[in-house]
Amino acid sequence: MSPKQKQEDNFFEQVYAIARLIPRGRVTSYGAIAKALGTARSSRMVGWAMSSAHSVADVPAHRVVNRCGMLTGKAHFATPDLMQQLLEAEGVKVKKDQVQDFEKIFWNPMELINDLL
DNA sequence: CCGTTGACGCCAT
DNA sequence: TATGGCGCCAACG
Repeated sequence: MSPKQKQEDNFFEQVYAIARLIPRGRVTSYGAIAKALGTARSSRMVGWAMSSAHSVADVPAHRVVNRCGMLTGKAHFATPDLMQQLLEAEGVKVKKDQVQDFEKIFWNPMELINDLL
């Protein structure tokens, strides 16, 4: 990999890396990822980066929701119901675009960072 | 080059 | 307690 190119895509790589680490049947929030990246206030950037994740099949964007546990980005999927379908397929109960037991299945990326530290 | 937008989140009223 | 507005950072037109 070219070092120069790597730096350019570093931000995306960071977001993708964490997204790919989300365990199956678990979900996380944009803010949590942003915080894990050190850009806690740039939660929007995470969401924006995720929009680009469409090109990357390895990035389970459906496991990323806002801090309320709502499927805010469902509209950006191939079909509005796809995100919910994927989540339910993994055992995540979704009601009205809202993840049930969000806090229970919530996966905190900070935990990973803490482990690395 | 400048202005607008965006899958969010927190603070102020 | 609920609603609205502002901030952050980067890409796109």
